[in-house]
Amino acid sequence: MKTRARQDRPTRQAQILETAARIFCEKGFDKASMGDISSAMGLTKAGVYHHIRSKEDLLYRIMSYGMDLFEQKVLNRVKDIPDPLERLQATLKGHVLLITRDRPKEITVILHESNALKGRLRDRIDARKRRYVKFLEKTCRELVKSGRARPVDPAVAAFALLGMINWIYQWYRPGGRLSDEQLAEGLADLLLRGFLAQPAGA
Amino acid sequence: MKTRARQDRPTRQAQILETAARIFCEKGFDKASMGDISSAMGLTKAGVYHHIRSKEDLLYRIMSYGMDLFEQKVLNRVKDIPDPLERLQATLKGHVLLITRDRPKEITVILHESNALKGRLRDRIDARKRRYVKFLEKTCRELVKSGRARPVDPAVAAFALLGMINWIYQWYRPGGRLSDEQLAEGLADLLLRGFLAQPAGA
DNA sequence: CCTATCCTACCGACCGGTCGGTAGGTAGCC
DNA sequence: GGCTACCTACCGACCGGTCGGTAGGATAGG
Repeated sequence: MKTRARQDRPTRQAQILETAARIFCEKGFDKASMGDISSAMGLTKAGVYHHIRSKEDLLYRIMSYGMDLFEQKVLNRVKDIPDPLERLQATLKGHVLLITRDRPKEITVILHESNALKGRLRDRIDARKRRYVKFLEKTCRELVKSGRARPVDPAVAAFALLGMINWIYQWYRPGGRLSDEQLAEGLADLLLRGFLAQPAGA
Repeated sequence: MKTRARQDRPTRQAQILETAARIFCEKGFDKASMGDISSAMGLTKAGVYHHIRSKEDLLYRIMSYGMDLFEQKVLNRVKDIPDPLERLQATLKGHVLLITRDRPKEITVILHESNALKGRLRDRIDARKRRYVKFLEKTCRELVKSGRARPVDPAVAAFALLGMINWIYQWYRPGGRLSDEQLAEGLADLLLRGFLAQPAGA
């Protein structure tokens, strides 16, 4: 029956996706072998290849799932907020908390192995990334136009924000001195209000 | 004579370092083979191995040279500036311009292949990176203490700055709409004064 | 209830190819 | 003669991927 097949097969597929994401994340795509993945699941290499097409296709599907996660948990929840300032704040906070709290291995893979994919598969991931950049730039532009932000170049603001966030996984460790909330608030505060004190006499 | 050896050998050594840095940068450390490097120089693999100890040692020396470059062209020129605000601004501008103008391949390798090194060699690179982070944190702390900056966590400020800068090479292309000067100024302005307009009545 | 048929999931063995690295020889300069 | 700089030829390990085969469960006919 179809319902049976939909209960069994996707389970194995999801297991492979999850295990591979973990191992790609730990060792890097190139250094991780298909043997590493199969033996981590208690299967043989051929057993894994029964479920997937190729190592590259496996990587693509991990990244694609990572983009699904991001869009579902961040982008789709904020993209229709009408006020650009509220929208920017919600995006920043949602994105930071996704990285610090959920820590999806798939997103780390996206950030670290973006060059491992070639051709069409890479184009498809890149297009989804670019969609997010355009969204950020549009939001920044609206915010400037509304007069509530200084005339900062929207591309510079968008990439500054992206850089801050995409760097987090390189240094932030949960359970440290900073909580994820503090980090999200701190970064939003820094980006929006800046580091310097307002000159008192202005 | 030693002076001879220091004139001839380092030349070949430097050629290898430079070629390897370029190829590691283009293809990534794992995907770049020693054969790629040797044939790019018109040598055989064994010819290259006459000059170096191992592929990993080669990577270490590239990264080490990248850190030399950074420290010589940025850190050492700003570390003794007494005023913390001037020091931070000079650091930010110097670091950004090093990335956008000089674009040293060795620095890209440092950012992209930091996990490829293991053990002692990795520790040595990490220690030099950490020295820079500590310098940034100290500068931020002094700036807060001087009263000219709002009480932002120095670690958050330091990593936000690092993230913004280390992300640049992923998207910035010289000759585009933004000049390197504009980018350096824009990022410094954004970090220090923030995105939002000052509320007029405050 | 039994048997023949089919299918999914999987395994052991193997392939062509590439990798980092090396042993041993040679050509030319001091 | 000795040293540096290189080359030819090669090694063992490992890679991504495939192939023939099979255990075991579902299905259908009798």
